[in-house]
Amino acid sequence: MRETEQDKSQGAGAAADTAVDQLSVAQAQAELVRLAGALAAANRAYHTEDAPDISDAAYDALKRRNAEIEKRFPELKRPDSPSEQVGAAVSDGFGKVRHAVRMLSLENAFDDEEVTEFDQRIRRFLGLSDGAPLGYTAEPKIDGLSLSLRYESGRLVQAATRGDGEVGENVTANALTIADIPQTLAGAPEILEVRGEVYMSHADFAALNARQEAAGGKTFANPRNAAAGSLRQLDPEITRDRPLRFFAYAWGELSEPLATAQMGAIKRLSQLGFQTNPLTVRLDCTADLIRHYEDIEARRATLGYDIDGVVYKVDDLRLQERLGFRSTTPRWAIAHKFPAELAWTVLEAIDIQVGRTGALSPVARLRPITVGGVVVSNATLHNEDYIAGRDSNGALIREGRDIRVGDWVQVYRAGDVIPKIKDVDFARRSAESKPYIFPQHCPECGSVALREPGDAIHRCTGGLICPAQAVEKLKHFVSRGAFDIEGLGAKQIEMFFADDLLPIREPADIFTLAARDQANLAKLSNRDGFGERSAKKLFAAIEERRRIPLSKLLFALGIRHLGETGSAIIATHYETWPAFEAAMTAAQIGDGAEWDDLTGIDGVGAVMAASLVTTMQQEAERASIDRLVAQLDVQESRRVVADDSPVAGKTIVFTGTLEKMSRAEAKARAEALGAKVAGSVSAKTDLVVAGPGAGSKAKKAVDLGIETIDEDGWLALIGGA
DNA sequence: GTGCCTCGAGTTCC
DNA sequence: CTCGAGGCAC
Repeated sequence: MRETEQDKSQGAGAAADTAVDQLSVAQAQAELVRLAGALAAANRAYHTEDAPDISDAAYDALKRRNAEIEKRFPELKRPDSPSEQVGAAVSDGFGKVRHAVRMLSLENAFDDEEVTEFDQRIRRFLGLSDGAPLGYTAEPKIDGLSLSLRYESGRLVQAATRGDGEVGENVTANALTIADIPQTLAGAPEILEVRGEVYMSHADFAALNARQEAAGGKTFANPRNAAAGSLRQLDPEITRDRPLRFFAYAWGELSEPLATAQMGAIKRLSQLGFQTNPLTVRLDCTADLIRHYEDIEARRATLGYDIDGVVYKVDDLRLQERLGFRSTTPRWAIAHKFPAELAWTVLEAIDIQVGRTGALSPVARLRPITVGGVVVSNATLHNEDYIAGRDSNGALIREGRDIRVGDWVQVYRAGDVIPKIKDVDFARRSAESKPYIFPQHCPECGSVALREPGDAIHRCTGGLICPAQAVEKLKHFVSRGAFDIEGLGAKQIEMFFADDLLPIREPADIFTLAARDQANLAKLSNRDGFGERSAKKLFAAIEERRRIPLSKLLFALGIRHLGETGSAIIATHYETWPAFEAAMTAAQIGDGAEWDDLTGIDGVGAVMAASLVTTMQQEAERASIDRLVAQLDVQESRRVVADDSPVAGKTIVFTGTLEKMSRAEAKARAEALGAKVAGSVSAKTDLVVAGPGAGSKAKKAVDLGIETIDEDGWLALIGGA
């Protein structure tokens, strides 16, 4: 398994165009290395910068070649094979599928008032009066897992889980074993993606658990987990044995429309052979929606399967189209959720955690209890006011009921996920209990913990000297979206931070690790949990990240108010580290050319600007950053200003809501293509890009006879550039 | 000034 | 996932 650098480059170069069945083992191996690198780079560009640097077709070609080589030389398949990992947080074992149309989530409503607001927001957006007719569909929200089924020429060709909405897991083989899912369709559109929910009925769940128990296998906590576990079996024959069902309720890519209304589309899906939920109805006003919700809630226990609310959708598909999407949810649908399950338990202690920005977060340690099918032992307490029973405005939310250690507290899972405390049983409180006193000092470093006026959060003022902040900052530094160093996650950071012989105390230390290991007798490769291989691998992974785009470096620094998006905006503005660094060094907060330049950037306000300048001018912090940058090869984020693009030299105005990119991003793209972006329409405007909800500006453009296009038209226009 | 809409930060469990 | 708050359009 030895290979020299020379073998590698020769192999890869010579092999790239060779037919797979003609490849030598060495060539195949070298090419797998090359493909893994290329695919990983493409994934990173696609996922974290939203700027794919190769076309989808080229990407697919790379993937296909990788798969072919792996198929012919299975013994060469790398543990980090790109065929098994695209994106992150998606488990191994299934191929990955990029959804042709993103699978979105739904906005939630927790009471009647929020449903009324939803209706009014839609009317406002569409310019409809309160009395104008506006129909909705209402259907139970099945508590299972969503699945997208792709049919081509009436044949099921692919089934994919939701994943992160963009990339899901390919579970086609398993979907083919589910009786409710037709394998062929008659009279369907050429391309049809049907979306719906895989679930398990109560009766089937009970029988399955009984069977599992009898066989000595593990039982499932609830039908949802059972459905999820069953669909994600590596062996489809196991899935076949599991009683899974499917309700269709939506669609993705279509070659032709299914109907003109949501209700009609559901009927069409039913006619094509899908199960659709019989409790789906069309209603004409919010009062009827709420009545239907109450009716379904009353029948909830008798349905025979779990539901967690009712989904309302605007019925008219043309209106759905006009309403469009926000970044992660459609404007035309909402999930009216049932009240969360509640459980009482004892609060045994309140601990304080210190975050990377120094925020002190109180955490409730609870006597473990099952809530909504999961055992909960921790819950966030947010801040001092929350413990005292006040909301962010200082208004009392649990009158006279502050939260104390030893109290019986009522726990629920917000959004069915995050455990929270809703209430305190005042009657069961012991006479000796005392109100919780929020610490005035950081529990980790002892520095004063300040709560700024108007702020809800205490922050440790220790900065770099606080070990908790330093560790959290380092964890952020190596996280996904930042340096993302393989083999150096949160756990390893904890270990290296505590290490005396080969410590990592600040980011720069990561990049001197290999050199220090060389000079040190206490080699990493002799440690527990580390062998020669893993140590070498870690050093190689670190080495790989010395070259880093400016945007990622900025994000990795963990400067307050500067997240992924802000970092990308700043990076494309200054383009290089020296330019950024010089501007930050010269800037004065609230004044001067550098300050005006910084705050003039679209998406950068005074708060973010001040945070940047303060950090870059703070002596200790700056020294640490300089030590880091000295170790790196920071790549510039140059704007490629094209002078031959279709919009070069033109003045463009964006109005209304942009759905496929943020405003700041659209502006940056336009400017990169040589266009000037203005805020208002005038005779000098050449082009107006109007999204849904566009008002006076779009009208003015029409009056002035200025060319107006929608977002898709805009993307088509710049797509070729 | 107000009212969205996004983004950032912090959080839990499997 | 949620909350708060920054930033921008109106």
